[in-house]
Formats: sequence, structure tokens, C-alpha cells
Amino acid sequence: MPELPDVEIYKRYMDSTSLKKKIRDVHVETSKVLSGISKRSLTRKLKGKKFLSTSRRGKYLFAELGKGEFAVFHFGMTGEFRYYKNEKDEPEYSKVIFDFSNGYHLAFINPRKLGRVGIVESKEDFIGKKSLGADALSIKFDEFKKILGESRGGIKYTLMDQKKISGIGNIYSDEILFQAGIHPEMKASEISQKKQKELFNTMKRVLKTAIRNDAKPNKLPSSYLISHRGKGGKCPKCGQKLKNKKVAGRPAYFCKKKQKK
DNA sequence: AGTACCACCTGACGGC
DNA sequence: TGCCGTCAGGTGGTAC
Repeated sequence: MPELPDVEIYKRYMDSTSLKKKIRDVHVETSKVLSGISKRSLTRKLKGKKFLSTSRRGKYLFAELGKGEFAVFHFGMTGEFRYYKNEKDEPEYSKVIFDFSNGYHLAFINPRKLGRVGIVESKEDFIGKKSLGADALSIKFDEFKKILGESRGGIKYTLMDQKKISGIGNIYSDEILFQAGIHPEMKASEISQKKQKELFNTMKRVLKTAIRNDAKPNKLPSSYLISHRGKGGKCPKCGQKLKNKKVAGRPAYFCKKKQKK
């Protein structure tokens, strides 16, 4: 479920469990989830160090190791962290496990192996290489407005393009557009000034609301679209059957009555 | 620049 | 119960 709200929750989880504890060892179940580093180097780089602090940019989570280095985590389409004590509690699908000297462990869980763990010398270089746009929670209206005005594609595509704005994925782009009453295929550049501001405020509100509710779909307000995805889902505002079609290559759900082009 | 499609992976789910 | 096709909250590459 890893879009911005989910990753923010994982960040806080890491902050409350895994900071400033000496890493005694690292276990990598499969190199598939490593990015640009071997099992041996990853272990060598981490052994004896501590995760000092965390930061997030979009869907990427960074853990500071000191001397400018950072561990980088990306969860792909599935994954989470779990902090536990006993070996017998090792979570299913753990791909990388960090052993701390206090006897606890932090597992990077990643069933589909689409996530990645790596080490970078510079956070800025990493963000630069990926060309990541401003984080959706930090972006200012002026920049948001400029991005919409310069985009030639549909608004759903624009919101999900990590190079423009980072952090929004398929689920939350649908949610934001639903709450803002904008059709996902509407041209980003054709959104009125008034609607731009409304969309901007809605984006911030939806993301913050999700975070406040631990990014758990069942804890979100009943007026949210998220739990109504799937066949036969109905609009929580008007009761009409939701439209389902591919938009920008991803399965989109929206209400034709409440979301106009 | 934007879209469409494939790949990467594997679990979950519906249909039969 | 079990097999099979399809789908899934992301990213990256290619071709158009």
C-alpha cells in the first residue's frame, strides 16, 4: 500500500522503534530487493552503524547513517516494516532483516520483491538522479499551479508523475480527484484557477487525513472512495455505480456524476 | 511530452 | 478442494 501516507507511517514506525540502536548484523533473503549493492557490501556498510534519523521524499524513505550516507527504502507495490524481538516472530516475506544489539530486529517485508533497499552517498544526488519532484506534502501552491499549467496530459497522470510531484500513486490520485470533484482525464492545464486551488487544498487534506488515520483504508472517513474500489463499488456521495477504466495506464475508479471534465 | 504496453514478482480472488 | 486466469496501491524501459 505504499504511497506517501503509508511511507510516512513507516517512517514514524522506524522513528519510534529503530533509531540509535547499533546494527549488529544484516540478513538479506534475496538480492532481488537490493539496489546497486551486493549482500556483502550492504552488510559491511551497515554493521556497527546506527540509523540516526529518517526523512522522506515522496515514496522513498531515507535513514541517515552518518558521514552523509543514507540507507534508502522503497516498498514497491507491497511491503512494510516490522520490529520484533523473537526469531520465531520473524514476519513472512521478510527480505532484509536488521539485527540490533538490543536483541530486537527490524524486518523489511516485501512479498512481491518489487521494493528496493540501497545505500547512497548523497541524498540530494539520489533525488537528482531520479528527478523526483517536490514532495506532495511540502509543495507550495505556486509550484503546483505552474506544474498543472505546463502539463499537457490528464490530471491523474500529472498527479502520479513522480518527476512533477512525488508521493501520490494510483489509489490516492483517485481519492484526491474524487474529493475535489475533478474527472481523472481532465487536462491538467485546463483546470480553472479556482479549481486549482481547490485541488491543491484537497490534495493536502486527503494526504494528512490518511496519515492521521495510519493510512488504513478502513479508518478513513466514510465519504472516501478508497474502500469502494472494486467491482460493483458505489459512489459514497451519490450512490451511483462507480466507473472503472484505465486512465494513464492504471485502473481508475471515479464517479461520472460527481467528477466532471 | 504523454501514452500504451511489457517486465519484474507473487499472493489473493473469482470462476468453474 | 483445486486449478487457472486475472488482477494488484510502483517503477523503468521501449516504441510511437
